[in-house]
Amino acid sequence: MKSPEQLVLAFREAGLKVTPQRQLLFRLLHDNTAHPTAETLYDVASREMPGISLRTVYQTLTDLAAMGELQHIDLGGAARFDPNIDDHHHIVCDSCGEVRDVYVPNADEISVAGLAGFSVQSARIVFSGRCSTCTSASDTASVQKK
Amino acid sequence: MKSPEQLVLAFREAGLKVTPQRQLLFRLLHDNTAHPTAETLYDVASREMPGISLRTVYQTLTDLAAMGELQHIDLGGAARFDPNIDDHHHIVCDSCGEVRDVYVPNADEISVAGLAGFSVQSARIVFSGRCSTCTSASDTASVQKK
DNA sequence: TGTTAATTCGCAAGACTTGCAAATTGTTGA
DNA sequence: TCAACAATTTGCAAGTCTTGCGAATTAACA
Repeated sequence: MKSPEQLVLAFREAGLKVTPQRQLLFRLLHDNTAHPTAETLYDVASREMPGISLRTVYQTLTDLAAMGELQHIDLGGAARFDPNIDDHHHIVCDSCGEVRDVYVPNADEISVAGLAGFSVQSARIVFSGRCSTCTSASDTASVQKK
Repeated sequence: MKSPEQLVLAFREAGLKVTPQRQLLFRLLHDNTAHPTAETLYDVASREMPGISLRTVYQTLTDLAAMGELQHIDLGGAARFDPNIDDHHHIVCDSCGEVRDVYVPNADEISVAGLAGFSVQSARIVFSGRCSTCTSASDTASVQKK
């Protein structure tokens, strides 16, 4: 995703207004690797700007995604948003729900059987497993479910 | 998925009742490669058994999935159910929404970068593309969106 | 500074799924 | 075959996540 400053320009260039709410979200998303949900962003944004509405968060997220600056990720449950728009994939911790970006070399070369007539355009891979925190935690204590 | 007859036995063995509703669903799901949603199954089932409730369809689908006889697939939107419980993946037609099973040899050997400390347990791959029908259809006419 | 179109915001509503409770029914053992 | 009991079916309410809508507000540009 572009930097907050670049996004300001990009939005104006696209005929979109640059509001304080949007600028705040630009900042909150910048370098954000947490794969937040709209609700999560709303909570964080609210601390800095009480009164901002969840509706606006959704709106801006949608705008950013439409501009290709943000990736909309569906892993079941609430949608997550990823400012990393490189060609990458995700791994989800079965235990705590953490999501991390992973890179799969030659993902577009994965061989497939069973698609007579189907032309493949892209692939989305979601790995499941245990993050390091949960792996060590499960040795000693119980782990919370997402 | 087991055959309807085998499912009858499996359900009783698990202490679950074999009702007409369930038997109907067993049949509707058997060899079903359409990846239906609960709603779709409900519609079809309703023709044969007016009065069956959507709630019961969800219930039975959940039971079957819990027994490992059915795969619950989340591709965004309504959940889809797949009686094919082999280790396989899916491809979705961007145009008509059709879902087809695909097999990915050595899917568990896909190399991944960026998961320090994360232990991978499984991978779910969803391909996107165009089915043969939509590919040829787009030559002549417009195509409907899902 | 005024004009105008875009945005914000709150609420309603839509899509999908699950919880709940009352009535019903499959199953088992006598 | 029948009674007893637990599982199931149903309809409805409610929950989660997201979007539509309209009135009031505001950024952007001349």
